[in-house]
Amino acid sequence: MNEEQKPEELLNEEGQDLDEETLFIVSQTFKALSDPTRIRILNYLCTGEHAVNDIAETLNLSQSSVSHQLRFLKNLRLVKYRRSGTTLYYSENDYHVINLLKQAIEHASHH
Amino acid sequence: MNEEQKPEELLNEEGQDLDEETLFIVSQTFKALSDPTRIRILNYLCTGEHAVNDIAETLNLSQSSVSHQLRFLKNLRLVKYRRSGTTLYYSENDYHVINLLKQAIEHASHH
DNA sequence: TAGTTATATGAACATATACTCATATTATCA
DNA sequence: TGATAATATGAGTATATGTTCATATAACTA
Repeated sequence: MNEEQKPEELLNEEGQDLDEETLFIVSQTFKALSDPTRIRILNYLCTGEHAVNDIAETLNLSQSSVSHQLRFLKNLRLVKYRRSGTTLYYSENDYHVINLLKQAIEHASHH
Repeated sequence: MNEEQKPEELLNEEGQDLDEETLFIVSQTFKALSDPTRIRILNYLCTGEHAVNDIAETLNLSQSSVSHQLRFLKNLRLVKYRRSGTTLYYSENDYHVINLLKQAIEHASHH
């Protein structure tokens, strides 16, 4: 037998391979979806593109808070924006993640 | 027009309804999936039921850390356990959440 | 009952997170 | 250019989170 050795990759029969980068991406993705404010923002963006102030007013959040969270989501490329004058219109940018969110909402709303 | 009024429920055209309880459940669910340790544990449990020490040794984690995280997951009913003597065999308990995890892993592993 | 094994738990600590407040930046317009 | 509107950003703060360490609990066994 080999000495105790810690391989970078853990392979399971049924479970998928989980290398460190995949683990990081998955955890970051779910972290983005783990905050009520970000969930509400993403859910709102499902209805189309919206300006920052629009989001803030509609969801009753401060402009600063929305902007901070949008930066978070933009860093993960979960949202994108289009500029029109001084207004930035944000919209969703990752169909797969939005799909995860919709599944969870659909599932949870049957509580 | 009505005075500014904040309804408990926000309905969107495309986006689902997001009452406060649904929002809470969804955020808690994703929070469970947002930590690398919990992800690894859940992914490992995809291969079948496992004792706490088994999980700790396989994933190179402390017994205490695993136990704490299993309590977290158990509180959310994401895992269950079966007792055999002094050994507790944990296994997954929410197919839907495991499904979300597998989708995310599958998606992320193509980075 | 005493000892052993497996697991759970609470306290303490370091870090991460989400918000507010004040201010900076960017683009537009008079 | 100066004023305004929309958004971004940094500092500060309160809370949440994940881990370790030490110890408690629970079940089995001699």
